[in-house]
Amino acid sequence: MNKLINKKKKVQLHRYSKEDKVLVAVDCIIFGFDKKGLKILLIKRDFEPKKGEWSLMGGFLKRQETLNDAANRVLKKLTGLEEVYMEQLLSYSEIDRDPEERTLSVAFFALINIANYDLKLNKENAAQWFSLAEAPTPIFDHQQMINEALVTLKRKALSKPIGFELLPNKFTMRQLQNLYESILSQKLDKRNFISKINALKILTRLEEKDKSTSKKGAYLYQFDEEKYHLKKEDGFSFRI
Amino acid sequence: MNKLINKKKKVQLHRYSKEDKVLVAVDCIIFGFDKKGLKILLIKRDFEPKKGEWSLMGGFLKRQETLNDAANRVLKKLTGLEEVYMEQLLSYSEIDRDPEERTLSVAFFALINIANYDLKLNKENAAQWFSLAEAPTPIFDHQQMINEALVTLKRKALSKPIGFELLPNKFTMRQLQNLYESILSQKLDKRNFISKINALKILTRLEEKDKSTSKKGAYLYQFDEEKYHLKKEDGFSFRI
DNA sequence: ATTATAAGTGTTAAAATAACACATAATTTA
DNA sequence: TAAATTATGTGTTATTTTAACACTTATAAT
Repeated sequence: MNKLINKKKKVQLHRYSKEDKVLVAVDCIIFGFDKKGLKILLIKRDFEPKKGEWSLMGGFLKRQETLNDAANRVLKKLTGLEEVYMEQLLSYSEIDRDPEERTLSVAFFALINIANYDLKLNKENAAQWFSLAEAPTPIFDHQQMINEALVTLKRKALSKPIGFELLPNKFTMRQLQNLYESILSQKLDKRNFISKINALKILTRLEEKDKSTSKKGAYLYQFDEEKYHLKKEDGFSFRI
Repeated sequence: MNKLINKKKKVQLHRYSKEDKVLVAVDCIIFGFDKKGLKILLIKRDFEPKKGEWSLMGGFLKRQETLNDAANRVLKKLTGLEEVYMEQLLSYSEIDRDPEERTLSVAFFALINIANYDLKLNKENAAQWFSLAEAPTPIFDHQQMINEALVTLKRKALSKPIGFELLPNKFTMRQLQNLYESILSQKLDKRNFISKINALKILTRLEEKDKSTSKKGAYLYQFDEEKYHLKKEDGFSFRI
């Protein structure tokens, strides 16, 4: 009888107790954009296994945080940035993907305005921006994560105004076009691109000009979030 | 000295040992399609917590299986089916999403040909097909999973030939159109739909007719996987 | 004053999409 | 056996969207 009660109590307190638990990590694919194109941020790993090799920025999920919390924590540690655009991607679960121990990893992608990124953190974290073509092959299944993140980035950038996350608050049409060309890996026609963007009516043209790349100067634009949300409520959908 | 060696050894064997581990589950959003439209399969839960309430079919990830393995195992248990179209969706990680214990759940969606589904399993598993409008509200965050799966289903069905997974091997144009109308929740023009499908040139029209819904009879078609793959290699992309 | 450079701007042809209606085959009913 | 019923099958046209394409302008540098 005593035994029975004990057993019952145990079952109620730990109904899932015979199930396996695993380590869960998050890995962030951090995209940035500058004059030379789309970049990703990798860190040189400072612990075993694979110490000294390039890796996505990652960390383990703690018992008292959600995956989003964990990804934001990791991102803040590396970039100092908070409230960054971030989105969950797929989870990776091959048994031996981390040779040290069975670890499930949930990939996230983040879009940051590279100008806000504090370069002094590069030294602290042994981090470095790489253009996609020149990036070294990272550890584990991180290359696969990056490849799949790129597919998602292309798709999303065409259907949501997330590209602006990668640009400074004020930008020229040419910068925006370069960004899209970089994300899509294809040249776009200048006139067609501009008419398409203008047709969306979600940018504000400022009087201010950017003279950094031309003598004539190019108008600066801003993404008008309010306009966008109003239009969206009205059934409008962003599409490039 | 002895201590030091011990410590070092411990660190090497369990480098991640101070990290938290969590229970990981998979939950399957199982879509089917019949004359009355798109359906999902829910089960009446036979254990606590939330015993007796409706739920997605799920199970815990075991130490020696990948997420895909786990999802396939769960799906086979419920439907008897193997080699079903399945795709990983997002992971859900709110701390208290399962009141019993902190559990991270990875959602999957599966598309099955409802005719292959053995109805006797309904009794065994206390499972039931529900049209989307009539489905009861399931436990935990399962409704959110279903909603997000539906968004993905809509998107994917427009850009990949996954709709055929929901149909019998031979189907009529009307069935295909009903399927798409059901997935997209909108009426489509019959003539435009058929010309669009025909333009893809990935179906074979059989001589056989289906007379179950008309006196005249309707031609049966088959999805030609080989044709599709050849075209795809040629740069063709499916789009409805 | 000339040159050099990136910015800014519209038109037109082609392709894709959306709107639309009647004849046909075969069973059922009168 | 003629008429009615019902889902199938089929093309054309207007509209919208996309793609292709080239010259002028403003300004700094020479």
